[in-house]
Amino acid sequence: MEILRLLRDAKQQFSHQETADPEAFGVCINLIAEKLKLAQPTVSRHIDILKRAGFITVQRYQKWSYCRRDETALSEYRDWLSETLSIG
Amino acid sequence: MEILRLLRDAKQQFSHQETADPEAFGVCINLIAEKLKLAQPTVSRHIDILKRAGFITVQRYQKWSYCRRDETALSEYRDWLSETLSIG
DNA sequence: TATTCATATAGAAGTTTTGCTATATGTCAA
DNA sequence: TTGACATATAGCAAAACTTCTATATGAATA
Repeated sequence: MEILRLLRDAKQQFSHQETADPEAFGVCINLIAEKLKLAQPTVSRHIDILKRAGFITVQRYQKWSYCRRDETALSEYRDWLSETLSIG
Repeated sequence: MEILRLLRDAKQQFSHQETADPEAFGVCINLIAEKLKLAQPTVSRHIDILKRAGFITVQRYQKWSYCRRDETALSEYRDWLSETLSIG
């Protein structure tokens, strides 16, 4: 949840990322770990879970792994949840 | 999730409840436990969690505790989730 | 009032989750 | 090709979750 929230405001939350535009390319795992004050391997695992769930895409470029939300997948999940619980 | 799904179709899932209309009054914990094939105390705890979360209301009448979804709360949760994650 | 039935609470066991440290792998630059 | 940096994997410990059995409480009836 917190990672998805951070990535929502990537532009403002990670304005100090210099290697690539945080919004267009994504945010690298290091910076996310820093922001969350969690160890890098911990975040690496969470990222992997989010990736396997389809909620983010991870694009490796050079030595960085850029993470970006998959807005379509998130929207579809929201709809699935609504449907499954029949929320009006 | 499964309890909320069961209560969604209370009328059809618990048509054999004779003490009260499952849709209008709610479904008693016993029948939910039976349906889920879980022990009564297990379901009792889940019900308590759902109640504290505000997703269901539990109305005690005589010796039964009738559980009903709170559609407004569920809808609000869906919206909160959408908002929090900024899902378009 | 004693019994029966529905539910709640207590306590314990097994599993899953979440975090860490240590270390391996991948990638680039000197 | 070696060193430095980003990420991944392995292994472990603590905490949380999920379920159970045993038992207590609440409510109605014989």
